[in-house]
Amino acid sequence: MRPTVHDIAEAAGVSLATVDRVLNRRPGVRAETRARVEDAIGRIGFVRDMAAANLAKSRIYPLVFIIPNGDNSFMAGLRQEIEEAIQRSPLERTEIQRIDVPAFDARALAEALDSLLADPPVGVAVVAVDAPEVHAAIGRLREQGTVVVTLVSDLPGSARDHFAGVDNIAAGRTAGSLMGRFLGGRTGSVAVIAGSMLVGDHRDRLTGFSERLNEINPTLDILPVLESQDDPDAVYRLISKRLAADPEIAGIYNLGAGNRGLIRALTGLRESHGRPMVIAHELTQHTRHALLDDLIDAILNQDPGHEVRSAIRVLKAKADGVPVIDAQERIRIDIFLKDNLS
Amino acid sequence: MRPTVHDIAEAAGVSLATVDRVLNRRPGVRAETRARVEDAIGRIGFVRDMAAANLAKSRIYPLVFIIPNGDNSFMAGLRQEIEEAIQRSPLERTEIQRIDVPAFDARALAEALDSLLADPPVGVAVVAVDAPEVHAAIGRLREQGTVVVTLVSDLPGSARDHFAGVDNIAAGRTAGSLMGRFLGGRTGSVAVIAGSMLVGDHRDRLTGFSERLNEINPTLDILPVLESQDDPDAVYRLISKRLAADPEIAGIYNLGAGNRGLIRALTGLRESHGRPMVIAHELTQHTRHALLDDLIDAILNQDPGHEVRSAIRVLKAKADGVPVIDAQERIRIDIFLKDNLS
DNA sequence: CAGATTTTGAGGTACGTAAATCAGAAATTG
DNA sequence: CAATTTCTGATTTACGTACCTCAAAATCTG
Repeated sequence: MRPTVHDIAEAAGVSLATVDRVLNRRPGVRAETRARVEDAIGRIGFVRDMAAANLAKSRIYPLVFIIPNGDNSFMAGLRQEIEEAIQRSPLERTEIQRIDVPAFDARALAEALDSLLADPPVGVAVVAVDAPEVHAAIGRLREQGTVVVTLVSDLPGSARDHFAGVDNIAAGRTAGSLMGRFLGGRTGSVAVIAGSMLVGDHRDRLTGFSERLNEINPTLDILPVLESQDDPDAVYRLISKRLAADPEIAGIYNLGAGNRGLIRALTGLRESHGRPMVIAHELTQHTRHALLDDLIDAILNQDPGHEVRSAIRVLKAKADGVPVIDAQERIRIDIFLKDNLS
Repeated sequence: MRPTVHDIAEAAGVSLATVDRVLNRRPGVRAETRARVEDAIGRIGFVRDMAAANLAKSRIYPLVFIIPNGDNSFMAGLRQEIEEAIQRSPLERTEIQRIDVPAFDARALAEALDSLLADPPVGVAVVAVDAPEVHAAIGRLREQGTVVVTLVSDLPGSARDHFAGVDNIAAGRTAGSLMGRFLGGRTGSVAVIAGSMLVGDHRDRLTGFSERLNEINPTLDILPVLESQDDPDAVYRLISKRLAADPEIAGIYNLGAGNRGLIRALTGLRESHGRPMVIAHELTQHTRHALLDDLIDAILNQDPGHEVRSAIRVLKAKADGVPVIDAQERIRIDIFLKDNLS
């Protein structure tokens, strides 16, 4: 049988109350006694039964997720995962609230963050927008004692406790690697579409992509970035125009959202002549079909389910002052071809 | 506040004892009363607090993992993950025992399985070897009421309850896809190394690889499979010989273990002329370095940590008669390039 | 060394569920 | 309708931890 608090008490020759004081960092224990108890804990290998502890505490963790309300599939997937986490709430002793804010709107986001100050939750997960007012709002929450993690989109240099998302420079490099290798020694130009160059993630992806592609095949010509605001229709217009201007385009990399527009543009192309190599981000029902239909060659993905669950784990751990196992919380960059669609 | 058993009792107008009888499928409840209680459960949205339930039951799940004792890095990684699960045991109410058996030895494996019959654990996870005696031994365990999941290597057609591993045909197809695309329109021959064609997984990978590579580039010539018994030295010898015989070889696919031998053979090659395209399985410290050193182009991976944790979840769930969420337990085929090493 | 203060002990209740006992009510049987 | 069987209620204990109170002991102060 695994040791309990009673065993600690016996091993240390103290009472249960003292053990409890030590375990829960309550005052009123001499340093010497504390050491004796801690020694006993180590000796008999006691591990607190979190289930029982949570039961006794009937602790719940009020958490808030703030995400942009754009209608792109990735955010829809993220929203879905948050909803599922809300369903699981009673089992995980969390109480999760989801707040939607307009996309790319730093002001609205900062206001949403500040609205939490009145009744601050234990933790907040937020899809960050890179702006001073957001920095400041996060700082205010942190000062209140609220744990803040950025989700999907980071805010380096801010007071956030953790980032639950991928390394976007590495993601860009991975895309560049695939593009370079898939195109082999071919020459020609490569089109790149982003949501907005004002978003840190998108800048990072572009940086990584350009660097890596240039390493592998310097003869490829990376065209100036097209900005879509993550709007499928804009993606469609921009890509169609580009393809019309240069039908011999060798590759397309969409590092932002709006893949539906990309797919639409490619579908039209298909019948006429061979299509360019296409790499995009985020596995959704649309990109999944496009992969299977040979309209897209590779999809880079970050699993929103992992991100949400990781964010929750980290928020709870940091709230309890428990260390986070970084390796476990690292979000991977998944590569999907039509053959390994999970 | 979330509803408790007391709330069910009140809502259904019955006593706590009756609710308990219904919840835990104990006899002595009229169908009509049972229905009333179940209706109330649904109506008020009761979800059993598993933490409290386990606490009350003080249930522990005795589990056994049986794995081959080969010294290749993948199995070492698997062993490591099992050890970590053993460390976590007290927290997860499991009691895990690890049994090592000689690799590729059906007789020894069957004996190990049969040895459990005396004091059968709740669940067994086993890296299967495809042989009639293993089928039979698994059947006997199942009849005893023990849950059996195959790990890494499946035994289709046997009585196992679940398989915690990847779809190896899809893994082979993914490798074929990458090889075909990375080689572009090039012609030449592709060498394939396997551990043993007697192992189902390896046969599956070869099937998928050949199919897919042939679809993409039929001019590539897939050479007859080399069998290494997953021994690094054998891999080194076989590959070196093959490379000496045909220095113009376009690609190498190692679908088995023994990557250390492959890497050694490639290191020698490096200085002389360009090396072939290389794809292998399982991310280990060796293959990781080889990726970073540009000795290997892509690694397909199955995460042993995921497999072990999934196996434990499934064993516990099946032991409790709780349904398993298949989507959650699907083990992905990860693709790693040097750029997305997690 | 008296008095104040800090430290420790003993014991209880609570969390939500499981599991048991025993008595009483209802339904079924002959 | 009495005897039996089946079903249901009321109550209790237990799981391991948290947290509270009150009293007793030890230590520190001047």
